[in-house]
Amino acid sequence: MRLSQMLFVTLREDPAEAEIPSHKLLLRAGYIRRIGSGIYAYLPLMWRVLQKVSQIVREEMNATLAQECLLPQLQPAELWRESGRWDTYTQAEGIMFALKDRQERELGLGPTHEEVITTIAKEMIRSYRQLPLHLYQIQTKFRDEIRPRFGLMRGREFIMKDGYSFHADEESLKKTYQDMHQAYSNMLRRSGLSFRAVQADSGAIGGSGSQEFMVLAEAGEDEVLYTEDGQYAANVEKAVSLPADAENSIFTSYEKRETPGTDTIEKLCKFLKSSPTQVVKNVLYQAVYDNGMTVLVLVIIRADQEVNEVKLQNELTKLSGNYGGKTLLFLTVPDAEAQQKWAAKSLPLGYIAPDIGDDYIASHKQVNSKFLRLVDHTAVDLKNFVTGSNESSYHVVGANWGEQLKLPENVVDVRKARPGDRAIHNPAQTLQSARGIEVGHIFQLGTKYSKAMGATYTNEQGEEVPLVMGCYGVGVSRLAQSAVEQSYDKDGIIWPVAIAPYHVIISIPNVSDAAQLQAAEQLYDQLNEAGIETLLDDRNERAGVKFKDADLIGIPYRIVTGKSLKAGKVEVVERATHKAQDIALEEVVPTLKQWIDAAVS
RNA sequence: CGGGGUGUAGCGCAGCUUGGUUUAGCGCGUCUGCUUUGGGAGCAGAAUGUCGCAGGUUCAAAUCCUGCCACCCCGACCA
Repeated sequence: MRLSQMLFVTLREDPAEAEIPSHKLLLRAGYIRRIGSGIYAYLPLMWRVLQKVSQIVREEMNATLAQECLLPQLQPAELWRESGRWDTYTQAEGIMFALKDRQERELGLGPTHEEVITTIAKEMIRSYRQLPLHLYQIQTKFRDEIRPRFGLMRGREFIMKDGYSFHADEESLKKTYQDMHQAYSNMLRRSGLSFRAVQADSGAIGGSGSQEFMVLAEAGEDEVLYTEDGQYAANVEKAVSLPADAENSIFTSYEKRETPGTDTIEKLCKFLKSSPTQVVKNVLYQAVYDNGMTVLVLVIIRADQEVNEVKLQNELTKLSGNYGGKTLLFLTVPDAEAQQKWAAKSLPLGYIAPDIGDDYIASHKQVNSKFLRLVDHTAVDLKNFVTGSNESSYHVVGANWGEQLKLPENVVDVRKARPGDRAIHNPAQTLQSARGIEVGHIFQLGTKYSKAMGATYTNEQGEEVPLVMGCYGVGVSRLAQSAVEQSYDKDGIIWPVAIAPYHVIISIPNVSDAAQLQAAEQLYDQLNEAGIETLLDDRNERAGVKFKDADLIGIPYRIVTGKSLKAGKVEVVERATHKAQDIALEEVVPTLKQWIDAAVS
């Protein structure tokens, strides 16, 4: 491609809309253009990058014998009602763009494709002989994100590879899951990314095991906790660890004490000169289930620990049935306004005890009349601890479960693991923290969707049983941007060779010099013939402009047909290092070919 | 949705507090000509704006008031 004929517009200044380096650079270098919030045009250079990434993804998927297909983006609401996700996807998270057609039929713009694929499986898979089966597609997904961010990192329209596998049993699922783990590792390695596979929460997708593939970068939205020995890595949402040991209580007998102005743990501990590990805090949450039922949840946890809201949500979702709901819609810490809606009298905020009376909850059809009390493991073994008294300005000290306070029945793990905590597999290891960009996520779904939608097959025994499923996603456009986030310098993007839009750019310092022009044209033809993707900067610009642009757009190798031409040589510069060397004209193609092959393999 | 912020030329910004001196300006980019030609050149000239939108106040509004819209940042969501 000749730059003189290309839509090529670079910016000298950072666009005001961009915050993180990769977003600024993609805009400045003319790869993308914002059309609306979370909606971007992929311009020609970007599209080539996305094609490269897609191709790597495709090759790795095909190597596992997965089959490519293309599913509809316009999806009938009834499919989503069947799986039970229409409400959660259009109401709670509200992530699906929902619309009506001229017949008033409800449709959704596909945020994911479990429903469509399960329908196909239901209709087409009859026998165990057809299993296992793995279908995937690469296409645009639509999600009405609560907050689109950082360009392609979190768009409302983005390119994703999603794959769905069907199995006769868990064992077969695990095999494919392992294959996917390998395929995903290959994709990211081939794309030139530094990454880590971590244990993950399955979230709204559901199912049992899942792992995320995190591209390590400071701008990442996720926190990863891992150990140096490489034995453990998990998303902070999912991570488990051993908490620090509790200190011995300084109190020996039960007593109610006046503790004025101690509505935070910090103030309380200072006042009592007690360690927060000897304090039980009681955190109030408000859960709303899909049947409209509100449940007040009291989380009882050691005061030096924090509540992991993802774990809490999972616990509450498990309990949905107790309240007549199917799923949890909202989980919030009720503010003063929210409290007014159900509180029978004003709450002793900051002084709540584990046994706070259910008479604080006014009688209301849509509000459960009792607190749901969940006690975290960290609070269970404490002796002579400090906690609230249900009376403002008073706490109790020296309290014990089974004596002054009854230990609630629901003992759970809702504690947030933190960097510095000891690891469970080996307490000598401590958790380290890193930021990551989630570019891939693989799930063992099990029979969640197949059961809900009646997707069954006939097994060897002639019984009709639900299909066992897995699903596997890669954010193709996100992956491309995270490559930039991981690889740039003050001059611009440094694309990994495997996903660069072009391998080589030939910069002609002076287009009015016939010798330079002729040498460049000849090299351009030779490189293209050799299958090396080449840009020719034949614009009538000064050399400095061309060098700046070449660096900005991040093409791995730059050829300059300049001074050394007299000696029958051109200068070849590696973008990543700016290392330059003169190479004889006839050696250029074989040399570059070798470099590129080495970089891509 | 809650909190914070911004909308002025393709991009980055000033002007707004204290309405009139602005036929609305600066830098970059764009166009024309000449010179220059190895790290975003110089000189000369030129074009480009519903000042986010709609009302209102006023003799007079980019500037003051009201409403709306869009976008960005912090939190819940996720590939």
